[in-house]
Amino acid sequence: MINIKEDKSLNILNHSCAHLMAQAIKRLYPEAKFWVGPVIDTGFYYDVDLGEKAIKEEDLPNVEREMKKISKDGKRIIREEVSKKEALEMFKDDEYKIDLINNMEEDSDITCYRQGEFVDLCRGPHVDTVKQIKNFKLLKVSGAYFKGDSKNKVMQRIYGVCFETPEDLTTYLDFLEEAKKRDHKKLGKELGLFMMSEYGPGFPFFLNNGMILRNELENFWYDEHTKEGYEFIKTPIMLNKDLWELSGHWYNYRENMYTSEIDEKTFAIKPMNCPGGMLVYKNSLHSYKDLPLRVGELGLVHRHEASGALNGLFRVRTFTQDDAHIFMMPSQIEQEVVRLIDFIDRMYSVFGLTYNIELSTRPEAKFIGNIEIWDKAEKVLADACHKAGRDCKINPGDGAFYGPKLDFHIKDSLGRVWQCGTIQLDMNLPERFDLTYVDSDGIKKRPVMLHRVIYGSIERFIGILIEHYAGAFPTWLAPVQVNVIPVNCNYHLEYASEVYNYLKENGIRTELDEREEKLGYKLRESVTKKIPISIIIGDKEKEEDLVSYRRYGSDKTYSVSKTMFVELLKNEIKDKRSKSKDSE
RNA sequence: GCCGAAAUAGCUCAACUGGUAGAGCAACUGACUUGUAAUCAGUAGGUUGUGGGUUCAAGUCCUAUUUUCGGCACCA
Repeated sequence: MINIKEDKSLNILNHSCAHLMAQAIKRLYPEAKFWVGPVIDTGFYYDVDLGEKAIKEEDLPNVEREMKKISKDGKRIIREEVSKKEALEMFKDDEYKIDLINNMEEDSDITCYRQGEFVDLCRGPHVDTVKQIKNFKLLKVSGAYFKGDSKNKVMQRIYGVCFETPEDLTTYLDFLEEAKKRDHKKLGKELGLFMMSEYGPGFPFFLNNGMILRNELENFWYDEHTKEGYEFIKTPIMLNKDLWELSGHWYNYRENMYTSEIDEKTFAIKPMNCPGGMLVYKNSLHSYKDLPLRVGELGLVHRHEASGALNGLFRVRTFTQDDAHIFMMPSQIEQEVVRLIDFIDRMYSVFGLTYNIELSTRPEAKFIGNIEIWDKAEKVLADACHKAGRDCKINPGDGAFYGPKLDFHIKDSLGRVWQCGTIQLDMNLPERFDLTYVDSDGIKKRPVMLHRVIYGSIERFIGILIEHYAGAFPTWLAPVQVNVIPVNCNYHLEYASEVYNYLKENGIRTELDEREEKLGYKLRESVTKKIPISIIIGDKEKEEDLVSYRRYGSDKTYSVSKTMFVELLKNEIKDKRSKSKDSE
C-alpha cells in the first residue's frame, strides 16, 4: 500500500487537489467556509462549514465534475506573500481563516495560493497549474470536530485521493475494492466464524468455525509460551472495587468499567488483568533466583467503549488479551526485552506478518515517577531494540502514564498496518502493590515489571488474520481442512468414507460431502467455503487406492496414496506452513 | 458520545411519485447418477429492526428508539 503523505510529489499533488476540491465546493456552495485541508496517508481531506447545508455522499460526483471543469481550464497556481495585516483584510469575512492567521507569529511570512477566482491561505508548495490535477476521486464525507475537540461543533470533512496517472488511481481503487472483499465482518458471517447480536453490542459470539480457529491460536500461544518458560494463571473476571482503588483504575479508568452491586458491595468487571496478576505475585515469597518470573494469562476483559467506536472484531467491549506480566530485577530488563522481541518475531513470522517497532516515550503532562527514571527506562527499551537488531521509531509523549513502551505495528498482506503487540514497562504497580523479592543479600527489594501482549487481543487478531488471509486460512488454522468429495455417491461413497475415516483418525478436520450432486457443484461449494484441500474420489482413485486432491486457489490435481497424503498434511500442519509443498 | 447513511425471507438484493411485498442462492420434496467452480422441477419461507403517529390506504411519509456501516472523538 502506498503512503501518500510520505511520497513527496504525491503529497504536493494531493494537497493541490484539496485546494481544487475547495474551489469546486465554493463554486457550488458559495456560503462554504473552509478550515484545514491536509494530506494524510491515504490522500487528503478538507474540513468545510456549509452552514445549514450539507454535502452528501451522492453530491460528490457533482463536485468531481466541477473539479474536472476547473482542471481543464488550466489556471496557474500562483503563490502570493502577504503581511499578517493584509491577510486579515483578505479573509475578513471568514472566521476560520482569521482564527488561523491570528495563531501565526506577528512577523511571519504568510503565503496564499491563488488559482482563478479562488484563493486560499496555505504554506504550500503546490503544483504549477490545476491542469496537473487530473486523476482524483472523492471518497467519502463525514463529520469531524472543529480542531479535533469533541466539545466543539462538527464540521463536514470530505475525503479524496489523487494520483499522477489514471493507472495509479485505478490500482488504488482496486485495492480499496479488495480490502472491502476481505472485510472480516463479511467473511466472518460467510464462513460461520462469529456473529453479533442486538442484545450485546460489541460482544461477539464465536461460532463453531471461529472457535476452531481461536483454539488453534490459543494452543499455539500456550505451546510457544511454555517453551519460553512462562507459567500460566487465570484470574477472576470480577473483583471488589477496593482492589481497583488500590491499582488506580478506579480513578483512571472508571467510566469504561462495568460494575455490579451485590451484598451491598461494589464489584468491578476487570478491564485489565494486571491487578489480579499482582495478587498472584503477592501470594508467595519470591527469591531473586526465580527471576525473571514470566506469568501468562489469556485474560477476558470488559471495557465499555463508546458506541461509535465499535467495529466488528477490531473494536469490541469484551476481548481476550494474551497477557503476561514479567517480574525482574532492574538489571535484567534489557536482556528480557531482547528475548521478548525475538519471541514476538517468531510468533508473527508464522503468520507471514512483518512489523515495525515504535518506542512511545514519557507523556508531557500526566505521568508518575521522576524524569531520570523515565529517561533510563526509555533508554533501556531503545537499547534492547537495537540489540535485537531492530530499528525503532520514536513516538514522543505516547507512553502510558506508568511507563514507556514498545509498540509492534504489523503489516498484513495488503500492506495495511495494525497495532498488536506491546511491551510496557510499569513503574507504578509494583510500588502500589508493594511487590518485593528477596535478593542475594537477604534484603527485600522492589522488582521491575513488564506488561506485554503479542496478539494484543485474540478477537482483534482473528479479525486481522481473516483480512490478511482473505478468509483462506493456512491448513493448520482452517476450521475444515479437507473436504472429501465422491464423484458418484452410488459407486464411490464407500471408498470415500474409508478415506474420510482415515483422515479423521489422524486428527485432520475433515468433511465428507455425500450429497447426490454433480462433482462441479460440490467442488464449487468447497471453494466458496475456502476449504484448503478438496479430495476427489472416483473410479480411478478407488481402483488404484489413491486420493486425488486439489488446493484452494489452484486447479492442479495431485494423486498420492492415502498414507502419503496424511504424512504430507500432518507435516504441513505441524510446521504451520502457509505454502504447500506438492511438487514432489 | 458526535456527524452522516442504512435496516425488507437464513444470505444477497428488488418493490417509480403512498395502493397492501418479489427474485436469485440456501433449505425442504422429487426426478437425474453425475470426473474438477452452479442439472431440472416443485414446496415452504415475511407483523418490512422495534414503538408511536399521519392517511381510506404506509416497506415507502413524520416521530421516538435499537442496531449496523463510514468517519470524528476515544483507545491510560
